[in-house]
Amino acid sequence: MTSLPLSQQARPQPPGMRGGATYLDGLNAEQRAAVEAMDGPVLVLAGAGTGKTRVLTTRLGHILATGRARPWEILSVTFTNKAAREMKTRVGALIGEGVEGLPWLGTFHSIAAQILRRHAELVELKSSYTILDTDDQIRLLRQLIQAEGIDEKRWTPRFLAALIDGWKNRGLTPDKLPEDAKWSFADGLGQKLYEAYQARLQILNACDFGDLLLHNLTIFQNHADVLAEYHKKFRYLLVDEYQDTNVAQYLWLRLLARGSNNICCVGDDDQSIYGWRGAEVDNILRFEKDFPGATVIRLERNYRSTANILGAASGLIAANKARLGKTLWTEDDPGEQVQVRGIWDGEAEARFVSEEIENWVSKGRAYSDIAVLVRASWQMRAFEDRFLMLGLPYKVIGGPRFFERQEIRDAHAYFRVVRSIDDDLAFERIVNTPKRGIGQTSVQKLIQTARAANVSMAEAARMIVETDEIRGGARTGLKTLLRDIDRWAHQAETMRHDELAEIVLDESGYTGMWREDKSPQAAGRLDNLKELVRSMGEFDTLEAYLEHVALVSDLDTAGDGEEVSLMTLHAAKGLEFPFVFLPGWEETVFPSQRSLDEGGTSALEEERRLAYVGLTRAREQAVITFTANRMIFGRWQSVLPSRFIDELPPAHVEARSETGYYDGGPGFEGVRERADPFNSSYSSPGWKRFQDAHAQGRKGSQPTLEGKARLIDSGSSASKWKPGDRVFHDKFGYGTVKTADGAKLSVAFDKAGEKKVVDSFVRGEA
DNA sequence: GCATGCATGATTTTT
DNA sequence: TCATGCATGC
Repeated sequence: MTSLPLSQQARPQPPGMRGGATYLDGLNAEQRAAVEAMDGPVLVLAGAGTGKTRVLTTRLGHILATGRARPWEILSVTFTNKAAREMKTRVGALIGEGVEGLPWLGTFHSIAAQILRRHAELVELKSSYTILDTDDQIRLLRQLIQAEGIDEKRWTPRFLAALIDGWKNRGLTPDKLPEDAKWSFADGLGQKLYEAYQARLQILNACDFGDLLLHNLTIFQNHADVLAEYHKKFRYLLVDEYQDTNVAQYLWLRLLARGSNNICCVGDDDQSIYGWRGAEVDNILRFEKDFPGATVIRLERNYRSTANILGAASGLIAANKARLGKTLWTEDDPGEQVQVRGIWDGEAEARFVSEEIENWVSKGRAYSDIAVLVRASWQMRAFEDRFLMLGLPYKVIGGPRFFERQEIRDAHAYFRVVRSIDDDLAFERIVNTPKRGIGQTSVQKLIQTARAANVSMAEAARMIVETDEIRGGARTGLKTLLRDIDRWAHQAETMRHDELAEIVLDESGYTGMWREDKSPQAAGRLDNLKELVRSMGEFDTLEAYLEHVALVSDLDTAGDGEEVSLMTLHAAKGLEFPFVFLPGWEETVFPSQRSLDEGGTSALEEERRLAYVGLTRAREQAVITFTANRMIFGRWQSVLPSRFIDELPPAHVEARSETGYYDGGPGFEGVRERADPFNSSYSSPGWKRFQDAHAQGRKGSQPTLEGKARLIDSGSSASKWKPGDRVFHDKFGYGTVKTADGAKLSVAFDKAGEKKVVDSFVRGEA
């Protein structure tokens, strides 16, 4: 660790600042060092809740206030629009004036898009290029795969999209693909398809998200003069969430930083949770090598959570090997221990959480103080069901996004076609929506004709409607559509874009289609379309609007109202709540099956970081729950408590069973052997205690010892039950045993149907 | 060309 | 469970 240069020497005060830099007051020594380390590369390792955003914004303000750079000479990049917005607001408050003058504060993608617009011709694009969404991307790839005669089911467009995305994230243009990468799709056709895809994008004057950065790289690498221009321009670089950068973003930063060498990256390796999206934790781990002479500053004083929460989180993350290592500390009260609860199943878990919520609220706390953080969105359902039933106010954060909804994309496609009739992807999307009698075969014909004549689909359609190649309804439908588009395009020259939007949606029959739709979602879709037209009015031009929606996904703001927040752990990064529920801490759920199957230790460590992120969201109290049974993909499964529960340091944890029996013990200690509960002796202390308590707590005469013994003995294939036995199960009721394999029973329940259950959860009928 | 019914497979998502 | 995509039959 490098020393902390606590520069205390007097510096020239900028004009207009009264009585010194008051904005530095209240920063601790490390924070202040991070703000004042001005020259050369700086890495700020900011643990959860250590005032990262404050440091970032103060530093920005400091650079401006000391006159080291003017607003347009600072490049500040974030990952989310939300983070960019927050920085703008906070810097504005700090320097006491509007921040309109910070043109280079934004997300990686929006800044890369700006740069690309200025130099598009250097990568054979026009500056009016469009940004494709994933939907367009996949449809384009599907066409290319079909053209190659590849089996679409074996090699899906989605898979290819993910591959190409991954290559782009690593800064790989088609010509730079390594040998093995070429073979990762359709027996060596990967590279060819990637090339074909890029060629198509160029013809369409479009690029995808990955291209925004990749094209920037190409421009910088091939045009030293352009890069030099940006070197001259950017005197300071600020990077937020550096642990989430991918290789392309890292290369981009490195190229830009070569000018001033004043790059300051802020991040936390322990909060790197986007590896599956191409983020390289390695970037932050390697910072000192990449930027020689770097100052590294650790922010370890936490201002958010109680000592118990911090202790639990720190103990957990200590199990990771690939980390720089920080020790968070606080002067706060120890507070309550982290609660760990074992619960029967997912429904009971939702019930428990809702009861606890009502409990806190009845003690005068607000719903908005509370968050429920899940690993995967399917887990939200149980909570939503429960909350709806109770009328408990809640809000899902992050869910399905406004701009990704079908009706919004369809509407956008109409606007794009009106703006430019040669936008094939948009044209294909709306050509038969609503239904105009133009089916698959007609669309295929259009594509083929277009390809053969080397014209756009709309152009091909114009040719074809004059011939007999398309008959009847399809022909008139197509004719009408072409005529309509021409008319709208004409109107666009004189009309406000939001006004025209309404006309287009109406005259095309698109709104009519949803009005006649009887499905329960139709009304909501119409509302969304209305909202869409309204939000378009906030932009001066259609172009400005489309650029905005391509790069911004969150129309809704995080809930400030009187509601419980429900979201995934990923969506929770950067947020904090007094009370946090962390349900579903079970093997195969969290850590997820996928991470267990595929990614090896690095994927597991990422899951652990996710757990760490979850815990460190809590200010006062964290409650972790796990169940014994969970419905996954519509099937009941017995599940084991997550290994992360065993990794929590006992001193900071209070563990209790569902039925309220205190186990009184020091929590769930010890390293557990990985085991299958059905086929081997499984002996997690935590699991056993849960079992014991559960057996005791249950009504009926099931002896505790027996339940315990059977669990431990379940390696033998002997079972208490045999086919034909009648049993009772707390959840499923009465049933008849079909098969018995060790502790694993298959039971045909009278009401619930055939289920697989562990024998310790059933008892005799009598 | 389109509606319907069945098989299939999935989980995190900053832009 | 649920959304998607296929084959089938009109």
